[in-house]
Amino acid sequence: MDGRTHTVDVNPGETVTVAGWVHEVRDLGGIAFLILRDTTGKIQIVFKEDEMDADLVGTGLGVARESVITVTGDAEEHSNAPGGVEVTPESVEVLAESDTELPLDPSGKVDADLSTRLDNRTLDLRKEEVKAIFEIRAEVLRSVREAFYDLGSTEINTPKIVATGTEGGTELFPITYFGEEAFMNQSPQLFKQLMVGSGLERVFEIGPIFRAEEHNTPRHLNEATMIDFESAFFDHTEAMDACEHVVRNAYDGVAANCQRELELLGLEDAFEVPDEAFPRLTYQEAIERINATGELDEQLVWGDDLPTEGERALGDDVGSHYFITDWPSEIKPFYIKDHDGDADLSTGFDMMHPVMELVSGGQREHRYDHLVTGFEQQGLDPDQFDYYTKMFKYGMPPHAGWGLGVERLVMTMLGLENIREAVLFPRDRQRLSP
RNA sequence: GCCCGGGUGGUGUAGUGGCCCAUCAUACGACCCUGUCACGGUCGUGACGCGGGUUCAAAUCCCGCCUCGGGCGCCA
Repeated sequence: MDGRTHTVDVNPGETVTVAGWVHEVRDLGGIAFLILRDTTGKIQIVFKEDEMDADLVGTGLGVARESVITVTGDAEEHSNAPGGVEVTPESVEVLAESDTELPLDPSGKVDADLSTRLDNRTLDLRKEEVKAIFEIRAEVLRSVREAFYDLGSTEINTPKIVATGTEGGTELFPITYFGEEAFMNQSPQLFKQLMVGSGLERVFEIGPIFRAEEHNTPRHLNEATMIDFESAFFDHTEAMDACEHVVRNAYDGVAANCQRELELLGLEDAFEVPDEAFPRLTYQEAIERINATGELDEQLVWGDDLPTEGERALGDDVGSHYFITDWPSEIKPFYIKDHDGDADLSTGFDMMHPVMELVSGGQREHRYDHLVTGFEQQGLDPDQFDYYTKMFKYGMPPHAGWGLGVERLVMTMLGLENIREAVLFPRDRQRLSP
């Protein structure tokens, strides 16, 4: 739109054209105020019955909330105007009228349930604190990419329609691919590994994953966005270093570039960039510390998965991001390498936020024979994964990597109560639309 | 997959057998109001998820269905 001025850029003394949504109309009788909102903020338009054209006043005050209008007029300083500046209109044009009854209230006077908000996400995102979450999410992704470039990695994109899953099992969405059985990919795991053996060596991908688990919790999605990293000639400790770098960079980026958004969310004081290195606890230490908290009815023993309650108890105890390393091989996937000389101890690691798991990674099994044996031990048919395993016969370097859930990163960073708040259009057990 | 708890005007809620032709806020409509900033004031419109049952009487109790949310398992 030619000559449009954003509300944030309106200066007294100028003739401006502003465009946006009718946030509110306050009609005091002889004088009335229309608050116009755009992506940068709000500005007051003042209407005076005695001094202005009746049609102009009629148009300005007759328009329903959330209609889209454009206003041209003189911007003037006024001590009583919000922000100190207001526009006296010469013309008002209604570009798009809104129905008067709104499915939710973008001015935020009345709360709406998350489900109502998600059904009307466009209106929901007119609220600046909701918009702030997605501005921050975008900054997280920008900073994460920057961190990956620092690490000398190359961004890749791998297929989301696949013939086989990553680990087999039942958690895949089946689809029909020209009459053949296919699936939505649950992880770029196998593809990114194939790329560390290519000339690229160090890669990352930010993309969707699909999981058909019928869980119903505030921390699971059936379509999520994963940040995946994989590097040749890295062991699991170097992969953890990279993970720490990326996560800290995301926090740094938000701290540096999203102060306004953090204020809108009331987090300007609570938001903290993790400053220390993330503690690295072994699995053994983790279960001992959980047991020592006394929060669990039954003591954990070697080989147990960490129950949600245990994770939370440990998170409270540690109080910051931390790694859990050296998991029992039996509860980590087949493509994670065991420690040399101890087949029961894996190089797999998880990176935890005090309230939940954010990252899962490890050094990978790069030896062809061990890999094929691993498939068989998981009850999978190695022949089905031939496209993957055969590349391990032609010089697959030792390598390590991890995957980080974007929504969980944003959720924990901002203290959101429900992961769906960190996705524009979440896909969950009961939501397929919009 | 197992388990638990909800569904009341557009939105968010109060109401646990008769006090309810249902409360409050906001929105919406009408009127009043010349500096509001969640403007204020007066009046008004508007709802018990669906189906069946119990009872003299059901928003309220029971059953089924639909739907939403949560806990566990598992995971990012």
